[in-house]
Amino acid sequence: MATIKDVAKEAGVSIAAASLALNGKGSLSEETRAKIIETAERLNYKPNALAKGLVTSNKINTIGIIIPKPGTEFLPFVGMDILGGIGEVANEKKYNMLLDWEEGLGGTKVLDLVRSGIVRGLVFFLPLNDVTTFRALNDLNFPYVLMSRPPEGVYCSWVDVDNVDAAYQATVSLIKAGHTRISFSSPGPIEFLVSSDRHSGYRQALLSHNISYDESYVSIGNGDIQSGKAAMTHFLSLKEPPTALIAGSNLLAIGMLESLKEHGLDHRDKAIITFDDSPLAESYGISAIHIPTNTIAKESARLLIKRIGHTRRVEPENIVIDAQLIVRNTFVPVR
Amino acid sequence: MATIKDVAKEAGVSIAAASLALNGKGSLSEETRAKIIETAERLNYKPNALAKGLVTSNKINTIGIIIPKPGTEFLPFVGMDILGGIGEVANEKKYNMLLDWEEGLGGTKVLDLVRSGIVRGLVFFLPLNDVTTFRALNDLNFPYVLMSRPPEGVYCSWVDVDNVDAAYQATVSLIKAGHTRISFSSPGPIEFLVSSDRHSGYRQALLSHNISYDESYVSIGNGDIQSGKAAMTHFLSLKEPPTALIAGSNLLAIGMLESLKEHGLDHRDKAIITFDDSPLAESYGISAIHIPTNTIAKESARLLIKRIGHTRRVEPENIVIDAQLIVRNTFVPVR
DNA sequence: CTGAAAGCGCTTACAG
DNA sequence: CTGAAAGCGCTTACAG
Repeated sequence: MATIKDVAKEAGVSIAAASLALNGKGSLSEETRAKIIETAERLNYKPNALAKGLVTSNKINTIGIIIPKPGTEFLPFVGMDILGGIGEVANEKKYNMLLDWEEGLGGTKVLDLVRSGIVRGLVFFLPLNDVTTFRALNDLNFPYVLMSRPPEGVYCSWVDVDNVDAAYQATVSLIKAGHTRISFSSPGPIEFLVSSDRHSGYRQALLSHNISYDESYVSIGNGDIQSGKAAMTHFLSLKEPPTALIAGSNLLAIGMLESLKEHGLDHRDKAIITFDDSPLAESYGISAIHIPTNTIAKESARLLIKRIGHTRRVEPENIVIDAQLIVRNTFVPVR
Repeated sequence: MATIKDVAKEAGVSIAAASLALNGKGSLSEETRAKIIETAERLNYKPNALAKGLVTSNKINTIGIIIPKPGTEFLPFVGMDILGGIGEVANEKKYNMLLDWEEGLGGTKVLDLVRSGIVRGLVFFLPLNDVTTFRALNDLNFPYVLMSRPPEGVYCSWVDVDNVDAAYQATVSLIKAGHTRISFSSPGPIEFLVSSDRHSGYRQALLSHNISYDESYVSIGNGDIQSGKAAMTHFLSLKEPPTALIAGSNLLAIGMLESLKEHGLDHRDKAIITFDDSPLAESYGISAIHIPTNTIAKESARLLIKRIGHTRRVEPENIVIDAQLIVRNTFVPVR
């Protein structure tokens, strides 16, 4: 394969001139520059990225994408959506995408990758909750962006959806449809950040519409179908059951629907909105809060590349993206 | 970050000695070697992959994975499955994974990637039917493997499922269950390689069990739900309708099921087997031929890495993987 | 058993 | 406006 030496020789100039011309730098005569570029194209010359990277930043123009190991979580749709989003930005900015994941807890693959000089920055999806890795990256002043809020004690750049607002919007839409008895089911302890934000948005919506917050309308489970059934059974047993339900996960919502059926009711009897939108929610026709993963991915990539461009240490930045309510046939105005 | 120079100085040896020790080459005293390795660990030394790559193969230990642009085809599940499979092998062999796709027809990103020296080999999934790219790779003697049969006129290594055998097995299983009137619906012209192989397996199974091949039991559509309905309606109108049906796509099978319902029948009345297995087939409970994408991915990666190891030109290799019939509630013995 | 030197392909001050 | 030289971090013959 042609090297810059070949191009220089063929064009009858020095290697330095060739380099300058091909990078659009220095002050060469238009004539020489044109000749060099023409020669490079004719020889199918493409600069060796390794040599270039070695001499400039000591790194190659690559962003590393760290995801959970495929098959360990339910993320195929989200996963491809994210890769597509990051790829779009990466292509535009002439970066390559390197894909990787830790094999287990406490793995050092991410740090090894950084030390080896292959990547100029990292985007993390569903971070390993391994705070050490992030701390080490901070110490190295190495650019990275999380596609979610960071774990406790980590100060860094991130892009995430506004969960408070999402829950607020969902609740308000139910209130506007005439509901006043609205339940909230969390797939895990309210203390978890995501749940806590959503719960808070739910509560704010109620209060700002003068609806009193009622603990019996809040259920906490573990996010599976069984939990959804249990929640619905509990709510139906109340003297004044909720007329609308917010489910913290798709499986919760599906469990609720099934429980409705078992009680001789169906989706026309209760309004249900679920986090998050997914093909599952879609196929069940459940109204859902759509998390724009593709947008989050793109913004993360843009933010990362911007940070890579900075030579000095800069303060972390955060971007909050709006979620969007998708109304399907489980959204019923109160009768 | 520590370089080999730092390690050498700290350990009080020459750079060459350090390199030798860290790569387990040369003949150093056990003592020196141990001291060097200990020092490297203490300094968190990790060789700069670019410098190493530049001086050895002119390339970095990375395999490129070329997929269709995310979002353009229905492949999230398959896509993540493949990335997981390739990643498993890559990790094991200490290779990085670079992900990329062409933006449009006639793109040159793949070739540019190769010329830039970032990847040592490529795995293609659903190849762009851009024969030029493969020809160019062949000219460069650059290692690559297709995760499917190659397009006409391309001589290369590939890993794929045995479609003839898959259709044969599916048909035989129906025959063994007592069916003799078995239909075959193709999602596209029989001339297409995949369809042709499957049709051929179907036909062979019939013949080898002394069932005559009947053209009226074969339908050709375009693979969507509408086609499935049309096929079923046609088959039901026959004087002797088939008792078992092989559908060339999930949507075809779903269309068939819906048509059955419209005719007042259901899945207990006809045996249906579809290509390929997918969450869609699973959620509809349709018996399906499972294509082991994960295995194909792993075998492709292994084959590629093996080829990367060869310095001389070697003949392409092909690996054929068996498919597997998954029996669900649309598989009914004839009554 | 170990060190000095050349070189991988590039870029970038520095002279002229 | 252009060329000679140094250097990025590593490996690998080649001397000693």
